[in-house]
Parts: sequence; structure tokens; C-alpha cells
Amino acid sequence: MNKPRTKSEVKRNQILDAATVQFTQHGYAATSMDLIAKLAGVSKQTVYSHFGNKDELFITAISYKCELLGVGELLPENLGPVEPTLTLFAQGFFTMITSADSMAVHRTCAAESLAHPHLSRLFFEAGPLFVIDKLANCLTEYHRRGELDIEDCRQAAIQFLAIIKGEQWTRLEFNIEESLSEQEINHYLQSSVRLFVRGYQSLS
Amino acid sequence: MNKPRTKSEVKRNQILDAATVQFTQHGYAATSMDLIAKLAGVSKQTVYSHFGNKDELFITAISYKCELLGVGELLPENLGPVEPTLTLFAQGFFTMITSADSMAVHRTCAAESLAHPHLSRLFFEAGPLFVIDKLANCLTEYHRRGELDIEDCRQAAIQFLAIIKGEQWTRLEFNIEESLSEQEINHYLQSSVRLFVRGYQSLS
DNA sequence: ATCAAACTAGACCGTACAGTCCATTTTATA
DNA sequence: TATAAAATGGACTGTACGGTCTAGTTTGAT
Repeated sequence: MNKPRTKSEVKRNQILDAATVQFTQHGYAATSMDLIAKLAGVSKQTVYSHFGNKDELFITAISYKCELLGVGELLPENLGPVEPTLTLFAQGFFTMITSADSMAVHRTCAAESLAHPHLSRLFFEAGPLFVIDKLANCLTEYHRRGELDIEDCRQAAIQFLAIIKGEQWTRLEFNIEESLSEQEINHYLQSSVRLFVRGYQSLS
Repeated sequence: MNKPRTKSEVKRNQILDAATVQFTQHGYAATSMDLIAKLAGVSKQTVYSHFGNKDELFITAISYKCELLGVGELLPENLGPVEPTLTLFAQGFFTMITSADSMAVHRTCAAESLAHPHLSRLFFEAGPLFVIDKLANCLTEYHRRGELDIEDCRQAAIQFLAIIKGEQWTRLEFNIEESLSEQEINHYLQSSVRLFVRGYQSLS
């Protein structure tokens, strides 16, 4: 993705790409340095000359992936009417967090949260915390306009995001075969936005 | 916990106990059969004569733990007024899912969900699915009484449980040092119950 | 053309671990 | 007390892996 200047950076990226895929796909323990070297088309020694050891490579790879997953522009600058805007956001957010990539990173970070607390914190801040703040700001604006009656916007943001995750996300987390149909999911998202809006609507 | 009849069952339980602790505490890969044998105060051979191999022991141990975690009686038989009842339930549910034991099992099952899908399904059914059904029944009753206006009670149960999990649970999942104070948590739970009840209250 | 840095291939080391084997001892029971 | 099942413990095998070493090759800049 980045244009490498020296030959060295090409290799480095190859290694990083291979490592990212393996670590997120199979976790830390189940990924061997030999395999990464092989998949990167690079000698094992090169891997070690770029990244001192497995841990360092792991952390670099996952951090890199966290950046790529950056939530970006899920919320528009100019907020329209509450319900449609939140619905659109809910759909985008849901699609994002249930993507294969996102699930894989989440799984890996959570699994390694005891052995690599620094790493899981990284993910937590780049992911959940980041979205919470963004949505909280947006809710504050709606509150200011008098369209929603929210006492604690950050708390409300957490509640909204939690609902949206709902059951389907847990199914994916546990790799449960049967998942909900797109129709069921959309129905759930709409019902959830409605619940939220009714729960916080201004009684004026 | 079960009274063993033959000497053999004593050993079996010792092994199972040790295995459960290790697997839930450190995960599948990081737990060695030697250590389990040692902690169980039993020879390695005995472990293998009771459980054929590591996988079998893992599955048995986690299944066993899932049973122990059974949610039991979080909801009273005779439902009182909506808000206090749901608040009480929310507190109980929250305490349960954020317990060290529950978190450990959850983490392990999620981490192994790709390698041991059968196992993670087990947990999913004994945990999330079970509570969803119980709460859904309770919500149906409130709907019948006309105290809540819910179209899809199962969906509503999912929404409620998702909100309650909220942010604190995610913090624990990622082993984030700073967690919310008991006061903040109670405030969050109350606010969440209120949101839910307002969102689904009968407009009669 | 030269030279140093980067890279390669693969052997190698030490360790950890799943799982087996076996000779011996303990234990429950009849 | 005799006996068979259960348990012991420690040696052993094979394998996988993290990490190092080395001797030789490629590559890019001067």
C-alpha cells in the first residue's frame, strides 16, 4: 500500500502482509515464523533482521491492521433527521464490525489480551473507544437541537452501539454456522434504532 | 462436587478440576498435559487413561464448566412491576457475565471457536441463547399483561441483554486496566433499563 | 568495478510438548 | 489373602518451533 523506497521495505511489507494474515487468521500461537517467512517469499533470517522476534512482529502486524480498519467516515458531517441518519450509521457500523477482517482482528486481540495487554488496548482504543466518541458527539448535537433528550451522551452512544452488535455479532464471534439472513438483520437494525429513538425522544 | 464411588472417579475429578482451571485461565495452546497432571497430583498416564487426548480433555473440561456456569434463576417466577424487576435482573446478569470465571470461559471458547466449533457452540447455547430465551419468555408475559408493547420479544430480549453488557464487558474482554466504578456501573444499568422501558412502553 | 548492506538457504540448537511404554506399586474387592 | 484393575513415575519418541549461525549470493549506491 505504501510505496517502498529501498529494496528493504519491499521485503518488510511482504513479511508484514503475510504476518497480518496469519496472525489474524490463526492467532498468535498457531502461527509459526517459518510459515510467515515462507508465505512472504523471504528467508527466515530476513524476517528476524526486520523484526527482532515473534512478539515484535505480532505487535507490529496487528497495529498495522488496526490502522487499516480505522472506522473512518461512518457518520456524515451534516446530520440529517435522527432516525434515517442513525439507521444508515447502524447499517454501516454493523457491516464494518461483522466483516471477516474485523472479526479476525477482534478475535486475535481478545485471545491475546492477557499475554499482550498493550496490544488489546491498542485495538480497544482504535476501535470501540473511537466509535463511541464519534457517535457521542453526534448525539450531543441532536441533544443540542432538541431532537433527542439525552442526559449522558457518551453512555447513550455505548448503549446504541451495544444494541447494534446484538446477537448476530456474537454468533460470528463463536463461529456459529447458522447466521441471520440479511432481511432479519435489517429488521433487527431498524427495530433497534426505533427502540433507541423512542427511549430518548424529546417529550416536548 | 459429585460424590465419586470408585477411587478412579476421584482422580478423574481432580484432573477435570485442574484442567478446567488451566484451560480457562491460559487457553488451550498454553496449557500442557504435563502441567495438568502435576496440578491434579496425578501421573500423566492416568490423565491419558481417563481422557484419550488433549482435545477430549479440553472439551470435557469446558463443557463441565459451562454446566457450572448455568444461569439458573436470574428471573423470578412471579414477575413484579416491570422496571424494578428488569433492574434486578440486569444487575444479576451483569454480575454473572463479568465474573472472572465467566469471562475466562468466554475468552477461551471464543479463541478456540475456529479450532473447536463444537465447543464454542456448546457455550453459545448454554450461555447467550439460554438467557435470551428466558428473558424473552418474561417479556412475553409483560406484553401479555399490556405493560410493554413489544412486537418481537426474542429480539427485544437480545437488545436488552446487549445493552446491559455495554462497555464494561468489552473492557474486561480486552483486559483493560481501568474499569468503571461500581457507581458508574449501577448508573449505567439503571439508565439502560429506563431506555428499554421507555422504548417499549405501552402508549395506552 | 567495488564494497557494504541486504538477502538466501539450510543446518543447527535447545526447549517444550503430545503421546507412548513399561516396570513397579497401590488399592478395592471377593 | 489373592487378584486384577488402577495408578505411578520416569524414561522415551517424534515433532514442532523460536531463534541463531554460517557461508555464500544478490543488490544498490558510489
